[in-house]
Amino acid sequence: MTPAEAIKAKPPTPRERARAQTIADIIRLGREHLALHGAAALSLRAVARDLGVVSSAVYRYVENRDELLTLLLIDGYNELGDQVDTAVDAVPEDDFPGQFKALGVAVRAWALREPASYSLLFGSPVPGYQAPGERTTVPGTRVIFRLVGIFDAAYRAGALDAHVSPAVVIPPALAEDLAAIRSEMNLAAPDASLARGVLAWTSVFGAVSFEVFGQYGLDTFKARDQLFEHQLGVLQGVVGLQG
Amino acid sequence: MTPAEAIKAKPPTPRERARAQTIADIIRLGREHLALHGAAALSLRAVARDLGVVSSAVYRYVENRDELLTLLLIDGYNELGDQVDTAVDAVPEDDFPGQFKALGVAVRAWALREPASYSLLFGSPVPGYQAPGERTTVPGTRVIFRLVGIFDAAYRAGALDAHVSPAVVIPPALAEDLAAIRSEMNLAAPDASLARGVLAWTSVFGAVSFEVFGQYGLDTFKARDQLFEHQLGVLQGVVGLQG
DNA sequence: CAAAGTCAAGAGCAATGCTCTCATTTGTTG
DNA sequence: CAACAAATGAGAGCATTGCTCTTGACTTTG
Repeated sequence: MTPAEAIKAKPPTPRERARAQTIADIIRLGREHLALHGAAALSLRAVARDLGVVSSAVYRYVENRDELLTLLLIDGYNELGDQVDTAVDAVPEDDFPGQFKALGVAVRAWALREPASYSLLFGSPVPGYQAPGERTTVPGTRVIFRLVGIFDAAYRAGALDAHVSPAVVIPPALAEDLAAIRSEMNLAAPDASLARGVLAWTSVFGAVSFEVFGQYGLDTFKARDQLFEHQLGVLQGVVGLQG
Repeated sequence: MTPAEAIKAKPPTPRERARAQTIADIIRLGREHLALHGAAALSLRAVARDLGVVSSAVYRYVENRDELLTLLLIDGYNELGDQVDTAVDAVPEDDFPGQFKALGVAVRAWALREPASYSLLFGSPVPGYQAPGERTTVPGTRVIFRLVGIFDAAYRAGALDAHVSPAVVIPPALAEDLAAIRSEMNLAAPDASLARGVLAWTSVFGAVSFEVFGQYGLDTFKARDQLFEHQLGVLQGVVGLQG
């Protein structure tokens, strides 16, 4: 089937158009169910009902439940990636601290707007489901690529405080991992900066996850916007941006 | 029923003992299933099978699936709390940085040993399940209570660097939240320290979650122990312990 | 126009959570 | 010690899920 599509000429037949539209509808309905009832409660039968079709019919378009999960996963990664990209692009090219903050704020805003999708992407793995790396790796790494892009651009522009305050030593094994990352991603920043970039990455998502997953009590923090912005501010200092 | 138990004298009748034993067995089997198949796949029927009993029989002991989830939740919180307590208690009373590091290492070690339980406690909420706050709040706050305990003890002992490096301002609304926490938990540390304590808290769990939930690629980081210890070291500096 | 390809419907299987009824076991009490 | 009541387990049953298979109809294409 897939080779047939590849061979076929560019103009999509009406049938192909209809098929693509149906799949898009399934994804849309899947997202609604995801938002309403959560990832593990996502039911192909319910989607079929909403689509006005009998359950077995959706199997013509989606191989099984895991396939739908994968589609939603990719959809979510790309939506988050788009949000982050536009937010960061709106900041002046040389304002690296601003870009960092914009990235963090964008991640949090999207997560709070789409908690179920965020849970699917960054929460506990859905039992019995293993994401197919060959399809999810690229969209799944957009945010971290963008983040290290900001760091590295700042470093190359001399805007990154490379010798960070308490000089914590980096053991050789960790340095090896960092070196591999540096060469694979074509980076210039030194080990200490890279390591702190990783910390910023995990910390941002840790803070967002706490909020989305309800780890803060119900009313321990009322000023959550300010709390998060404050945390971003501290992380800026940790990472060497605007120290 | 419950009032009858309350009236009853202290010595538990053999029936009560048997009942307690059966519930303990159910929790044990539930944990096994949790570890093997994940939270959302936890099935009362499967537990019943393993217990050698028909499915409806377990409803005599556990009200429903959510109740079992609650029991496992409390069980997990307490096990994690115990691990953290013993790890921190093993450090000299005046070695606050050591206590902080011991807490972080204990959390991570338990999470990696019991990934399914960790997911249940700190991952995406199970769809349709709402933890009953009146039963889970106390065990669920043991770690954070211990963490702020370390901070505050360090502060009172003069071992906490209170004027942290980049003086990020704390907006009034956030200061209000922090003041409420300070009075509720009987703390002495100033706003900046408390806020950084919160950051350390979320960052530690963010780092652990990334590892447990497989957000790092499969082989991006081989030296994960060193990475985590390094992150703890940086966080020590951020928080004002051994800066 | 007819063949080939595509699609929806429906039945059906193995699970699940949960409820109900009924019989049996168990502990207490007259 | 016997009778009674409470606790327990078994089994049937209902609605739900994911998924497969067959059948009939429809659309596109040669």
